[in-house]
Amino acid sequence: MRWSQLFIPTLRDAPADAEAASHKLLVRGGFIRQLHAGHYSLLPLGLRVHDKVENIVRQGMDDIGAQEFLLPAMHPASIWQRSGRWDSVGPEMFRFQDRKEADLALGMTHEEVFSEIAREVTSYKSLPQIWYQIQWKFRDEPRPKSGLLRVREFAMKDSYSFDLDDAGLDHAFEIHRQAYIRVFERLSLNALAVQASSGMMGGAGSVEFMVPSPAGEDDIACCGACGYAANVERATSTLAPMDDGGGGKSGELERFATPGVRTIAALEAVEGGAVAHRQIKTMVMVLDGSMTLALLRGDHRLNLQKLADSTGALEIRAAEPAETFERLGAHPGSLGAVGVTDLPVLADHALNGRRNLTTGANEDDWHYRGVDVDRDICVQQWLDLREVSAGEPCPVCGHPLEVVRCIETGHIFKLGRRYAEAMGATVLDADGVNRAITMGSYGIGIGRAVAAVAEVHHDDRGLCWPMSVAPYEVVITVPSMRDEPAVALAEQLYSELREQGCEVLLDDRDARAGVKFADSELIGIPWRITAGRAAADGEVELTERASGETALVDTSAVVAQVVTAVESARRQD
RNA sequence: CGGGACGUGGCGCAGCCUGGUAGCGCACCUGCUUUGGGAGCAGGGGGUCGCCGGUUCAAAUCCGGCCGUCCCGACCA
Repeated sequence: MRWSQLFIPTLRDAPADAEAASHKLLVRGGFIRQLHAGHYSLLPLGLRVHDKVENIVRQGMDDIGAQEFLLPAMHPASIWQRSGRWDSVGPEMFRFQDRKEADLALGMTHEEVFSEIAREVTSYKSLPQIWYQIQWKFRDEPRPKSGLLRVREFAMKDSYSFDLDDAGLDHAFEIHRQAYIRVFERLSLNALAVQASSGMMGGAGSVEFMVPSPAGEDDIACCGACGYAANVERATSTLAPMDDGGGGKSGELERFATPGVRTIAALEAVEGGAVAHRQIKTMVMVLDGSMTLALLRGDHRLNLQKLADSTGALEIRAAEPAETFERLGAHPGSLGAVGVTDLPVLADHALNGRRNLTTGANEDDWHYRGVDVDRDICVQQWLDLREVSAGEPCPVCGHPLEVVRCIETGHIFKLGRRYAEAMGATVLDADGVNRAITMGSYGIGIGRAVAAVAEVHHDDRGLCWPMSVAPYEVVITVPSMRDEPAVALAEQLYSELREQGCEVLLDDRDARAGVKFADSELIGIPWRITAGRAAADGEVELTERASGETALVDTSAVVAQVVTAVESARRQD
């Protein structure tokens, strides 16, 4: 294409409120424009990248024998009511009514609709099946942010596997896992497959694909020695045993005055206090409307997703200080579970068997010491509630864990039979017995993957697209449109490269050289041919965007060289 | 939803405190010069100052309400 005829509105300045590199550069490069919060228009350049990502994902699915569908984006409430999710997913689903006042929703995922179709699969002989689509999802995110990274309307590849038994599901899950690894490799994304929480999808297990980036919103814990990796919502670590003193015997429970002490740190510092790991942290949480105490070691942090997963609670919030005071008689900073029997008490495993600890006494300015957890606290359930921290030993091999900020670009779930049972998707097995199909569901966010590539592949001049997703493979820059031999040469190279199947952009704008160079670097085309002052001598410059390396190449050889570079990048795909 | 910030041509901003003709840079149009790293000069076009209401002779500016956007926290591909 000729740049002079394209709509590529590049900007010298990024929008003031953009923070993430991908957000700034995709806007500056003329790839996207915001319509409103969480909704972006894809401009021609942006759509080309988006299409390329889509096609790589599509090939990944086709390679494992998946079949492409296209389902409605708008759903009747009835199918969501049948699965039970009309009530359970909450305000994240866009809901509205049609003129007949029938309830409708915009699809945020498609387990229900695919299960509905799967009711027509009636024999085990038709299994397994893998079905997918690439289609728009709508989620009323509480907080859209960072350009394409977190939006309310986005293209997602979602696939669904249907199997007779768990072994079949395990296989479908595994081939998806491998397909995803391959897809992210082709996108030049270093995605780590990590154990994850299943969240609203439910089910037996899930793996997330995480691209390390400071623009991400998730933390994963990973081990450099054995490869253990898990979202901090799931990750565990091995803790050293604690010596609680007293020769293994419990001391007396003793109440003592702690005027003004409101934090773990303050209690560490005060006379007669205790180091953080000898304290009990008491978190007052409201789980689906009912107040609950969550207990952790003083130096540990509560992970809310762990609390949600282990209790099945849908809505979790911290209690307001006023509510806390009303129920427990003290404000945060003086709370404890000693003697509490009228509220559920959940405790983290790290407190199991501990003695001689210090905790709040449920009266402002008073604490207890000598607390023996087994003796003094009525623990209803022992759970894994704490979030791991960097440096703690890997639960598998003991090597210190790293915590890495990541972008979640894919997530795969073993759903089991829940949806098939709810939707009535059953088959007859070899014995003529009706059995619910077992399902998996698998997602990749296309726009988020585009943003993730931009996050990982850019420099201070702009984007550096990998060949596999670049909007064009080569740009031919003519520094001066008055240089007739150069223009003629550029035109010739342009048509030759197109004949060779390259996606070429010819910068034929009547603009200054500096503008053209800066724009070509901003939009990140992998190779640039500069047809300029050396044209008269039969030479052009060939510049690789990512490395910045430039070579003078004979005019007669440049097409072959570029074609080779493009094809070799395509092959590595 | 809780906390913070902001809303002025396409983008980036000033003006607001102390009310009185809406301004700057980039971008855009015309002309001349320039021509391999975001050119110079001259001329020009474009703004309901987020919306509604109030105070006032007079509101971008002061007051109230609403809407929107962004950032930090609780959610997800």
